[in-house]
Amino acid sequence: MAVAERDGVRTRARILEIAQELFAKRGYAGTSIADIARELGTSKAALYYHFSSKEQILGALITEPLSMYTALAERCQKETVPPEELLGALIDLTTETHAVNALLSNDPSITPTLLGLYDVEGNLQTFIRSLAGPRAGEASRARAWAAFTVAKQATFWAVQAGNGKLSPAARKEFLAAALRCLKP
Amino acid sequence: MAVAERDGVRTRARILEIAQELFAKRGYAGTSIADIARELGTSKAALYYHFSSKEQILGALITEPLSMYTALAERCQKETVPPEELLGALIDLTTETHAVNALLSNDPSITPTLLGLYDVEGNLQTFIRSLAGPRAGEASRARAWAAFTVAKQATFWAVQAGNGKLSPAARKEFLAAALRCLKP
DNA sequence: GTCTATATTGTGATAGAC
DNA sequence: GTCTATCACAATATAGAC
Repeated sequence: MAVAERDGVRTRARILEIAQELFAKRGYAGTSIADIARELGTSKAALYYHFSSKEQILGALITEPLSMYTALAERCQKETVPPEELLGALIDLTTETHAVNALLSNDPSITPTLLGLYDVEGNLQTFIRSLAGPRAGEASRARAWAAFTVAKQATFWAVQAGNGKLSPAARKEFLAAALRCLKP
Repeated sequence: MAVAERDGVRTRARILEIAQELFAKRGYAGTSIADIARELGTSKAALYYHFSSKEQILGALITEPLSMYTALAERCQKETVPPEELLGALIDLTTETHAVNALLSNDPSITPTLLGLYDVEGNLQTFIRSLAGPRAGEASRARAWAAFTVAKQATFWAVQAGNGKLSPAARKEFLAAALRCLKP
């Protein structure tokens, strides 16, 4: 591999790092190409050599994490996943994908077009259905929501507070709390 | 009250309505003054007669809801609020302030300057401390996080799905689930 | 209170030299 | 791979007429 090519790969990776950080801090619409270039220490034009648009940078960031959620949802549709296993998997996925969740979660300026590709809403419904059962009533669905929320949002906040890490003790408490949510 | 003045008040209120909706849908940075003016059916300049900046519109929207959270946090600092009451109050506050929460919650493009005025982070810590007790260990704090998350985020999503309303049945389930989160 | 017109700055993106 | 220079346009905000 030529030196130039290797440097190109490294630059591309740095751009993604910087974009991740800035999108999370100031939002997608709130971050400009100029901001990223400044942090990178190059010109805007240099950036466009590596990515052909701002949206493509975002796309490269979210593809893998969102696919992981989709894979889990597909498993839930094929087979019955025990709640403890599903909630544990959600906690771990949230921990692993935390950096991208931080820029994704609820940033309304992120184009629905991009998010639509991954059917985030559909996956969510699949998880709720799997936790509550297919013919669940309102109360049972509410409990499933509560459990899902603990696995997803409590974990997210804890990882945020813990500089990207979730302590085993906290993981255990969250899983137990989420399971208690499910019980009538 | 003169007709013009009354109309002015109504126009101001309409601007706030429209801004709330658009900020929630596309984000603060993702919504332009032109977008709001178009929806309002007037020019951009007319809008600037009622508000002197875009940030002032946002400020007018969030002042009251955020002050309500601060008031609750202050009560928690002055006296011991039983968990059931605090969690119930958080569920109700989340329901009441849902419209503003929808545009606020996690939109990173909203200036930290504005949010800093209300010490959102400090209030959050106060709620956790009140739920977990002042000298709580890590496990106990994790359970408090879980309970808070159910009261706040599960309620938020449910209200979102229920077109702005939270059914009494769901409220009961969320409160019970949040309380179960707290128990070791 | 609302308008048209405009100043000014910022934005995503491209051209072409090196 | 990176640069300078530039385009076309959208943004916030203002001036001044009606």
